[in-house]
Amino acid sequence: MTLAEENYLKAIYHLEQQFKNGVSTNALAEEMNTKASSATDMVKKLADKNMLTHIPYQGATLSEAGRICAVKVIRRHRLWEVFLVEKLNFSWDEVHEVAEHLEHINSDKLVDELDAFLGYPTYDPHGDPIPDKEGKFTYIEKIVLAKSEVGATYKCIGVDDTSSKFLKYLDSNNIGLGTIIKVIHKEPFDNSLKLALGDSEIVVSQSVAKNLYLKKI
Amino acid sequence: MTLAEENYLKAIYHLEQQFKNGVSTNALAEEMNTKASSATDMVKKLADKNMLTHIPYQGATLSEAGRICAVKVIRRHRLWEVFLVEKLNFSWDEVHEVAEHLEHINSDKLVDELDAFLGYPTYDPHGDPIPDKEGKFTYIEKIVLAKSEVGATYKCIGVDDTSSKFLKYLDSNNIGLGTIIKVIHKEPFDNSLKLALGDSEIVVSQSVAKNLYLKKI
DNA sequence: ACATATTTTTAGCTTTGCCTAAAATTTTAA
DNA sequence: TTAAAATTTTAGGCAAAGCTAAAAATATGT
Ligand SMILES: [Mn+2]
Ligand SMILES: [Mn+2]
Ligand SMILES: [Mn+2]
Ligand SMILES: [Mn+2]
Repeated sequence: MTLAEENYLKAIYHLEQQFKNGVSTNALAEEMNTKASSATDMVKKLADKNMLTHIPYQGATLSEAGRICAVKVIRRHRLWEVFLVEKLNFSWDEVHEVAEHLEHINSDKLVDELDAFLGYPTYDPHGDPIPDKEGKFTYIEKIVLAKSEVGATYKCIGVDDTSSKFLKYLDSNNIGLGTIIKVIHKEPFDNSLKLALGDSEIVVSQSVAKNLYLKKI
Repeated sequence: MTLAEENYLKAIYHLEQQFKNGVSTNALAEEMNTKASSATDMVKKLADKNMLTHIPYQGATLSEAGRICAVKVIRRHRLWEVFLVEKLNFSWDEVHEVAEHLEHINSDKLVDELDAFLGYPTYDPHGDPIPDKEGKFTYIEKIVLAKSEVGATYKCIGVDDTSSKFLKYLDSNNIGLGTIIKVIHKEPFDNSLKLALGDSEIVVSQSVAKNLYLKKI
């Protein structure tokens, strides 16, 4: 698999969670920051290689081989993200870009030794699960903050948006993985939320609330 | 710099040690495992980018910018080789191939944090010096085994050939960096050498002797 | 139902980095 | 000094991965 092919497979894999009956050309092009015609070209190539099935005008669906390849790339990406944070003093908003490159280095020994060196981590710095050598994820139930209950207490376990902008916003509000959050009030007007973090209170907008994952405690 | 450009710059840098007055197209093509016409194409492109000067039919010479770029790639390569050996249980004959990929990930933070994480190593697993952040090498005098004196004692400090085949040969004869070697006899017929390693004696051919670097002790 | 809008594909071009074959230049050696 | 040999460059192509513009197919709204 070339670098471009791996990136497309990963994108299709992620989009399949959202578009269950085939990933559309436009959605794929947008995810890849390319044009629809480029997405069509690549989808055809990946179909030729039996990494996915493509019904023209209908969308693409990963084959088992395609899924395996995508999961391998995701495993590498997330392991490197852990490495960068745990060993090289990167913050969670700095790792993604570098991991986008590291994820394409395809050496089983490298990845498996890295996994062992890191102590077989199961989650990356953004709370995303890391598939094991066999491609198995440890799935955990997560609730999005926007759908939380007023009065309940939660632990922050993940983010949806992993952009540097959003992560820095969270940093500046002292929200990170493991942070305990109590929902104080939900404002019906704009769906903003008042949260208690330890002894301080903050207000977050709906767009923040839609990107933060929690576990009830 | 693209991946291909970086690899050419590195190759030219290495060849310049040997061909002081300009690297020839043929030598470059051979080093890069491409054809002379491809080397010409790339040399022209790198000349356009002011990474080197090229006199047609005469050869290529790195500019200061080209040298800096090449040294950066070499720094990354050698730091990753140290990482693989020290942290991920790679042996010295396994690291080169993976490092060929890792060396192209261009992030100052990544490289400098890796350097710090490894404790600012000055030599890679093959005894080659690692340039620092400013591109400075710590140069050490080395003697090739083929030119050693009979009766003298040396420490092994490097290898010229870093192929897996040669390194595995050294492993199987218990020769590694730091090994103490006494030269017992030089056979005039084929220039083979009898060496004392601790309490055992071995005979090595001239081609081995030309690829092992020593320091007199 | 049908015209319009949207999505997807096709056609044709570009750039990068490689190739082969032919032409140009330099080197070597008679 | 020249002819042959070796080296280097040029010319012309190819495949990957992108693009724009046009054509084809599908979806939508009245
Ligand atoms: Mn990431
Ligand atoms: Mn992540
Ligand atoms: Mn190496
Ligand atoms: Mn090395």
